[in-house]
Amino acid sequence: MKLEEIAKLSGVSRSTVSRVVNGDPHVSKQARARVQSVIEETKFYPNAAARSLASRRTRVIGLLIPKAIGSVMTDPFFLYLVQGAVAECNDADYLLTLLFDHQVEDLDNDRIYQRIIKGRHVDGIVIVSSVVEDPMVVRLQKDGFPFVLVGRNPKHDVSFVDVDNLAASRKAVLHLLEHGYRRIGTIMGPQNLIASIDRYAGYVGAMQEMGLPVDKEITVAGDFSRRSGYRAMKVLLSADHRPEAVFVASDTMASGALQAIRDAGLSAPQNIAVFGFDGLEHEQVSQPILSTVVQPIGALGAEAVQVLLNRIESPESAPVQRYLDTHLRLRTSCGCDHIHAASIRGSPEGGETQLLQAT
Amino acid sequence: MKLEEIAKLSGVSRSTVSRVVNGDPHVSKQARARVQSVIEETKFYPNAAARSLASRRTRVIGLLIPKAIGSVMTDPFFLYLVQGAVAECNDADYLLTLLFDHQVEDLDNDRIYQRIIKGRHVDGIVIVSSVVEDPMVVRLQKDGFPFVLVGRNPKHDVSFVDVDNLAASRKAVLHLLEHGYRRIGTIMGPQNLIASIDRYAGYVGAMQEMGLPVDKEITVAGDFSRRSGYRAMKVLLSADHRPEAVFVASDTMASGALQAIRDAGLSAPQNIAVFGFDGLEHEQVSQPILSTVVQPIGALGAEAVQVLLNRIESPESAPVQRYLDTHLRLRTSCGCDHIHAASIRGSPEGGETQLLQAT
DNA sequence: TTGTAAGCGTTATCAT
DNA sequence: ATGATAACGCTTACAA
Repeated sequence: MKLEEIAKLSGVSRSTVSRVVNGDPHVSKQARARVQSVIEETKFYPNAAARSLASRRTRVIGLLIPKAIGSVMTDPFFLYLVQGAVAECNDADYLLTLLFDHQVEDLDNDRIYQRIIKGRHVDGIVIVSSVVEDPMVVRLQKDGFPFVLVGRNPKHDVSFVDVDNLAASRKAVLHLLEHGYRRIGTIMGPQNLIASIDRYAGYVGAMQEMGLPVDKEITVAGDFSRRSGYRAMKVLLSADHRPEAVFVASDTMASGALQAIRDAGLSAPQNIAVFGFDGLEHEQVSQPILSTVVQPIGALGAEAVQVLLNRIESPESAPVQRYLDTHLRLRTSCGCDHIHAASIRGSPEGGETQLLQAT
Repeated sequence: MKLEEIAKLSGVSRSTVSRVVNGDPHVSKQARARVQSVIEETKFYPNAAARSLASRRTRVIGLLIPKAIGSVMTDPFFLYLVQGAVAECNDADYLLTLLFDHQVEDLDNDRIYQRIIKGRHVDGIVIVSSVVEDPMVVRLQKDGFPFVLVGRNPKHDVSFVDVDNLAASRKAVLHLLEHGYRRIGTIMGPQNLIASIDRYAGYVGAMQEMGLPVDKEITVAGDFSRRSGYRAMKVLLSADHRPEAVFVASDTMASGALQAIRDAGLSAPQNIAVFGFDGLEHEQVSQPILSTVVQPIGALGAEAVQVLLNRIESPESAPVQRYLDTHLRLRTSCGCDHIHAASIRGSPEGGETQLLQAT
């Protein structure tokens, strides 16, 4: 079934059918009605390839997962991000296709790149989790291909959406400091990710503002996996002088960290307080409930798509850089007695706002 | 840059260039060499839309994640499956695009379906985790569109790749029985998934073979999430007569279950043995190490793609149904002293083979 | 082995 | 508002 036949059946020209299909307003009520009913009956649907060829638009965008963060893909963070992006795509009548930077060798990477980008399989791409040095970014920019990063990239003047990781982390650590903890350690994310670097900088900033030392002995890097959080916490617990509190760069790692604490026969926050980052509510499995920096993950995905769609419309426009808000969710793992705080203020989230403003 | 220009630059016709690009052997050495060098220089890459339009092939296949198992997407199982599928696609020079059954309403679902399938965005699709009643399956079959399921579907005569969930689960439970446990409970997966049903059937089968009762009080359903495993185990632990061992339908749920055991001040396998399903090695975080049914997840993804590609070649061929092997990985959570067993036999996996054959 | 020419199913540009 | 008609960039008989 093709346009031509629909045209014949409804007694109009191909062009008119095309107009109806594409929602062009310059069609008479009658013509539109007739064409639409024929389309319904015949269950016609326009051929994507022909459309793309003629319009030079695929209406497909890619979501690129750098293989550098392969392990991260099991992080629920990723799922929420994808879901946000997909929802936004649906609204815009775009398709979202997941691209894996399968980069076995550079050559292979190249083949994929050529195929997808040069072959015009997609109109633009969203790159998840920008790393410090990303050859893909350089290349896309050189080729003038529309793209947007989830996560800022200070080295290039490109479009991105992000949260202020530094400020958010600083607030989280300041909160721990308000609790009276002085010896605070941190479990960082992979050091090639800008988000990790920023979160660490926020931690360092808060400590220094209070005139406290940053002790390398209680600074450990993980890779955002639960296992790495577990191992990192083991290291921290065996430090000569164990930290009173730990700021962890992701909830998933914090989950592993909490388990390490339990396994050591200790408990949070009594023996050691823990603060996470992400705000993955559904993944909470048991006590203590994790206090964490909440970032709007789904919204990040959706915004990234929006920005990308704009860039596709006007490729020459200046890069867009957008920051979304975060807030602290104070529960039990940092030492806050959430139930208590909530009952005082009448709303479960009340305490958090107060404290947030105080920092 | 298009075919035409390459043709001009290398002094041949468009057809010859096309032949070179597509690896057609009917091209002289010289012509091929010349064309290839021009392609290199100009960094030409054929336009995907034009190609699809002319060849009626997109060289893209879709991987459909039913929204019914949305939560499952954070399960590492899923990542490994996707990775296997992507690798296979790369080899075949196909692209893999992730499709989300965003089905807010049926209408919406329909729009996506039309767009992707009827619009010929993909040549075929792999459907992950078949559910008992899947309207998508019925529809694809009716439309004669190539597809393959990951997970058997007894209600329709369709192509699929799977493991023998029933037999594998039966073996796992028989192993628990060999340990001497008699009161064995189970944490099932979602009951609309065929894999869950089969695994439960395997559990029931093993129990009945030994003349043991299946007590509903120690049979709890989860949803494959870690949290659900945690909650399910809490229920089991509070049963009037607590089980001595539990067969859990996924490693991720088993991880939650182990945590529930620890939180209750108990430990596995001393107070209660646990057996998982999947074989997610990298996700192991602490003691006890989970004993589990290992299924070749990546291979399932790769096989599914292979089968699909065959069906795309010959759509009229009879459905292909392929089963991959599983085996038990015996560690500490079921009561096996793995270290000991390994040192006796000289290889870490030795004990497992022995025991597997014994069952 | 190579070239010619006819599509592939749309969109887009003009007239009308 | 509608309809011809020319692209869009490639594949694929068929002819040579």
